[in-house]
Amino acid sequence: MSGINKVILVGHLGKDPEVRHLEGGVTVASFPLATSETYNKDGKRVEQTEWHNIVLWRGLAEVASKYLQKGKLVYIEGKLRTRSFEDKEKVKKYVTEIVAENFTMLGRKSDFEQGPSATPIAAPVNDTKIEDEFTIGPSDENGDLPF
Amino acid sequence: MSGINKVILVGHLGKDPEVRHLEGGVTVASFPLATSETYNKDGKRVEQTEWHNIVLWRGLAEVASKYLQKGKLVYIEGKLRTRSFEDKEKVKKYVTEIVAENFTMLGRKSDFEQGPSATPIAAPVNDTKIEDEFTIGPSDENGDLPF
Amino acid sequence: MSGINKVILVGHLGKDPEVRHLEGGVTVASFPLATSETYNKDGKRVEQTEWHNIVLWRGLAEVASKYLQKGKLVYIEGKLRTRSFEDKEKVKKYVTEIVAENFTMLGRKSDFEQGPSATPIAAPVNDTKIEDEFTIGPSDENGDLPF
Amino acid sequence: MSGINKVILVGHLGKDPEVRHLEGGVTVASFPLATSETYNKDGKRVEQTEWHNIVLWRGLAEVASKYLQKGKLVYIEGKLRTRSFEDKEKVKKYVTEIVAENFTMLGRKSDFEQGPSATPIAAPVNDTKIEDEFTIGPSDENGDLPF
DNA sequence: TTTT
DNA sequence: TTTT
Repeated sequence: MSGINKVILVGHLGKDPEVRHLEGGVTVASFPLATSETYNKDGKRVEQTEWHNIVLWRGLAEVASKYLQKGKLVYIEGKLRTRSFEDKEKVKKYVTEIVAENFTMLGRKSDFEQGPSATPIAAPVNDTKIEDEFTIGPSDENGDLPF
Repeated sequence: MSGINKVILVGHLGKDPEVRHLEGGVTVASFPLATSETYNKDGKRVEQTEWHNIVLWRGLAEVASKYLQKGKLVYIEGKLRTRSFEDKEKVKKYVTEIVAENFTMLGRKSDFEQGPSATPIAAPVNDTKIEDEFTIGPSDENGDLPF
Repeated sequence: MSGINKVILVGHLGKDPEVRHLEGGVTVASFPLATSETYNKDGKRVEQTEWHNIVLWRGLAEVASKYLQKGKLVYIEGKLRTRSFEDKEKVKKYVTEIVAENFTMLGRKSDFEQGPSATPIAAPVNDTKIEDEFTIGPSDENGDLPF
Repeated sequence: MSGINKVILVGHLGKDPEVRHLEGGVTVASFPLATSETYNKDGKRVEQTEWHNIVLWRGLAEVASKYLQKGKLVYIEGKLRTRSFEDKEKVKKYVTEIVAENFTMLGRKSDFEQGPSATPIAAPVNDTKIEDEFTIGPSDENGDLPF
């Protein structure tokens, strides 16, 4: 009871979001996010990258699929969730994901433009902080998504 | 580069911290932490508990082993780290942990007392917010800990 | 553009929430919250308390007025906002507040019970994490509240 | 006792850091930071900017004065502190500041370069997440700084 | 006083 | 698999 489960990340997308439409019309998006830190080891600069599995549901998934692409810098707030699933060999495995609750695009204006011609996108997304206003029930979340 | 990887948890310890002393005198402590949330599903109150693997290093591990016990309510701040290891059957597995950077004990005064006689512990720990002032190198962190 | 303004507090209410109903039916609640930290100064334990002005709007204000009382331990998430106002002598003053976005009650079960007889309250509030699902426009927030 | 007082900001510096050296060799730096959010009001895009007073002590102040400049995008973590001081007319006033505990520079590579010729700076600061490893006593913090 |  |  009465717990807090909060994750705050700033990092770059490793891939474009992968969007899936579940039965019932529910949209799910997911992508890997890299957060790197650098430190000194014996006088040499070492970079260590951590990869996070980001999952977004419903309205947030729709917006993410529209505005987030591989390489973009993004602030993500969400919660940790560890799921079990069976792999192809029927072995039970666990994966820990960050279920996003909102996100904000960071970075330069050029980062909010798309394509080779750098044409500004139609919608104003410069401050895409989207609150996930949908109630996310476990029935949705526990679906056997083959991520 | 330039990423943020931050986790904030408030929850109860599922077990007493398990302390290990690595070669080189490095101390590591770990314990499971539960964060629960309740929500309404079809008019019924449902509680969903998430379990987190908490890992603490060096000085922070020492303090944790001293003051944290099963059942205690604690605020933990740290970062996500996913590690791979081989299980007994030599199968490669992954586990995501929260490497604690500091913690604060929450809850009632009685929670800061130990044992059946409820004698106050010697040190004043009512506000144990400990900053991990040690530099945690990856050489330590990547050690093959058999958690 | 593209900023993050987030505050996370765990502390005790200094007073019961003060509730006000603005013209238009909008509810606002406010209370002082204390966060204390202790540290060693010349071998002596010193406690330093910081007081925060918490403001809650609409639905969140209603729930707060119902479940939060002086002395309760609470987790609050919100954003910083500095407001100017004129005091009785028409001097312009500034005050910085935390506009709450959600809160969770922490602490013992007995903390969720009310009154001298400690009768449990009707609604299950053990895990009152309330998302402020209302759109808070500046027209509301900039109202000249005589806090 | 046992509180949490945490602020997380991502925003742009409104001015270059102002550095001061106190008696005793303690360095303090301060600057205003803007966090903006945009929202829709009657179909029109409105931007609302919040200004924060950031204060950094000792080692963190030194690094900030070296690497942060007006306009830079930065992630800042710290705590709230409200101070009282007397203005020129001997009127007691209050100001709320964010005492930084660490920061990370965000944004493009060009943001980590200085001057009109865009020559890269000498030190590797791409991932300047600096932990304030100094113990910040209130004796320092309560100094009557004429910010 | 920043940025888009 | 990102970014610098």
